[in-house]
Amino acid sequence: MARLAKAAKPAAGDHPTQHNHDTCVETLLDRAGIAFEKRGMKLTALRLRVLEEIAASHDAMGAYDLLERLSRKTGERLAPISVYRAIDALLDAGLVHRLESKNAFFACHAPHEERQRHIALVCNQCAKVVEVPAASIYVIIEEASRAKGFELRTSVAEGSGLCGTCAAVGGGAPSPKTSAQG
Amino acid sequence: MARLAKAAKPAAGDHPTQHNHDTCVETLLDRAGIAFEKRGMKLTALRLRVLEEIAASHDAMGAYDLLERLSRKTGERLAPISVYRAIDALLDAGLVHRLESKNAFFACHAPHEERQRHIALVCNQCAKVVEVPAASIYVIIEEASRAKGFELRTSVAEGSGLCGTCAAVGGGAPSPKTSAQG
DNA sequence: GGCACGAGTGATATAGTATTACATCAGGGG
DNA sequence: CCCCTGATGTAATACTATATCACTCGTGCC
Repeated sequence: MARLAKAAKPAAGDHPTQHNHDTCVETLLDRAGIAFEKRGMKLTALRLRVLEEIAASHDAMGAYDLLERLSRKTGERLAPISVYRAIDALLDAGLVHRLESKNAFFACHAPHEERQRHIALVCNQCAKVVEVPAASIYVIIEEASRAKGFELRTSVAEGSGLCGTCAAVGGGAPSPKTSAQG
Repeated sequence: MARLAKAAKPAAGDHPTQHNHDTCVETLLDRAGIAFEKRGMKLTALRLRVLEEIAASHDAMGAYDLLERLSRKTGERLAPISVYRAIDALLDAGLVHRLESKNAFFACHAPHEERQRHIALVCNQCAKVVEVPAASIYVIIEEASRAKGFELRTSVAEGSGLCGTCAAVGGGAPSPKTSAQG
């Protein structure tokens, strides 16, 4: 299985494209309040903690990595199930997404309308994720499903490789294979 | 995480669309010989066993499920790592694919040219997979990557839901959520 | 207030997926 | 024959995810 690179750095505000990450976080937290309320769910302390940790970067991270970061912060030890439950709530609320190809999670910093679907591009080196609008991909999947009499419930579209920054440095996996689905 | 349904039936020749599955298997085994040779790899006994087991159906199956099936056949107990190694070789050779959204594997019964890329549609109920040509999806992902200065290595496009047969029977997950990425 | 109810959380255990590390074996080329 | 390489065996472990049951806390109702 493809393995997720653990970010070596402190993981905050170090996204390749220059930006003030505080703004991303603020925006996301604002969205969080609204999203939870709209669904009749509560943005509890635990969920907020987990969201803040994921939102602290643009990195995808595994649930246990997340768990460790949270634990390190407060000293107390959270159970995996607690983290997973919080993540589930955040997924439901559309605040974080799951990266299927890495079994990892990342904050959705690019709020999109209900109909506007994105693909995720994840860097194998630094684990950063960028989302790119690509509604047409989902339309194609839907059409393919219809053509096959398949009742579609969920779709996934992801790419992995090297982000511009990491590619420039020259890192990355040695073998230039070209497809996972081919 | 989405869980893979285990096929309840004997798992051979029971694909919804009527067909003689023996033909699928033969074709795939033929391809296997060629593919391995072309890569200077060997289609060893173990790899063949694993391929045959996966090829026996159109179902996606987990590595441990596969392991169990193989073990049941011969009584001997294979180690997980052995199965994973065989799977890796088969993935390299393009004879099986990995279903990222389920951590499962399925035989590629629809041989496609190098440039012809597919999406996988998997049934949550019976685990059957159909592959549908959808090169345009990969083009879109490639373009998105280029636009972001991202050096793409692998792409994934998958859908899950209910195949025609299972949908007709009325099974399936209760909640009609619509996207994993959006 | 006292009570029932449900959402959320804690604690414990366990299931399911994948890899590391090292030993061994088989075949080909020198 | 010997060595090298690729494949496999063996054992241990890491990583990912869920099942269960108990408990708390807020809410609505009497």
